[in-house]
Amino acid sequence: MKKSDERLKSRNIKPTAMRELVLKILGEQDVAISLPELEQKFEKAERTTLYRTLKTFEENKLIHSIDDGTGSVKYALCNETCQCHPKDLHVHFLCSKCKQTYCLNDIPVPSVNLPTHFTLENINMVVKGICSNCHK
Amino acid sequence: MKKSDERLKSRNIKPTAMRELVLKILGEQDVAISLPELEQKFEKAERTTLYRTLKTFEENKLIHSIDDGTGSVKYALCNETCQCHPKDLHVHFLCSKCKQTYCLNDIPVPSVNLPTHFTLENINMVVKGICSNCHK
DNA sequence: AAGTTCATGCAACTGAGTTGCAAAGTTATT
DNA sequence: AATAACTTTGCAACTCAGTTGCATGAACTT
Repeated sequence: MKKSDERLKSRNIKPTAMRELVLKILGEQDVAISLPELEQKFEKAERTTLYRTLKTFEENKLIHSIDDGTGSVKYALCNETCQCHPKDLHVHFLCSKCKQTYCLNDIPVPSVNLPTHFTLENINMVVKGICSNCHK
Repeated sequence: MKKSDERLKSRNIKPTAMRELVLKILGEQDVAISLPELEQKFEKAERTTLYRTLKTFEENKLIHSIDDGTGSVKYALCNETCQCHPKDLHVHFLCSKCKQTYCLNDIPVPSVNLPTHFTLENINMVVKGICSNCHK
């Protein structure tokens, strides 16, 4: 059995050709990718299928989404043990020059003390600036 | 001269009737408001004008925008001294029940140590959960 | 008063995301 | 192996936020 198959099955996702392909592409990215960008990686793109594939992946915590404020939500692979709990979350970085969105996997989202009777489910933290690549 | 006039002028925004009205509405909100929501506060709404008004306000740091991931960007008044620098920023809270977006003005966005050669311009931090109102 | 600049209103468009439905594929049942 | 039940895929159509061009109108300049 393929490794990608196992990865899908471990998240309770039925491994279809499409899904394996999308997983493969996601694995090749070093930055987060949007649905429109993913679409462009296919010759004959089927927006809906890709859309639903991403939804399925996200629901099953194989990937996480980042709203970086660019108008299209980005997606990136979770690590194998990720449960998408607040403690699993990392900071994302959007370069205002190259518009790439990086997962800063080594930088956990800092905890915040919410006002009384506010409870925490999730945190989306996007830092905007210039990435190391664009400083060269 | 009206107080709202002064507030606009202090930000180098020419005070028109429209702008004063929008400023007034923004001042009445205790949560951040989106363009579509703002539109609904008018009988005869002119989307474009409101859109450009918000743009102008934001460019001149009278208001700040929050992308809370709901699909429509929210806006809220800055305080008088705000320069929208990273140190001026506060955390925002999106209630997943009532969908209201709160400015947690008392909670500054925590600082993060970026990787080498990454520089900071801005931070968007949105905490999602249940607000005190929805816990009642 | 004429000219310039800026704000407003209208129409039209873009692009991301989403849904319904039918066809194709997969899995389970007998 | 044949049927039924379910899931995934593909297509078309649509929604909705955001945006732009252009013409009109208001305010300000000289």
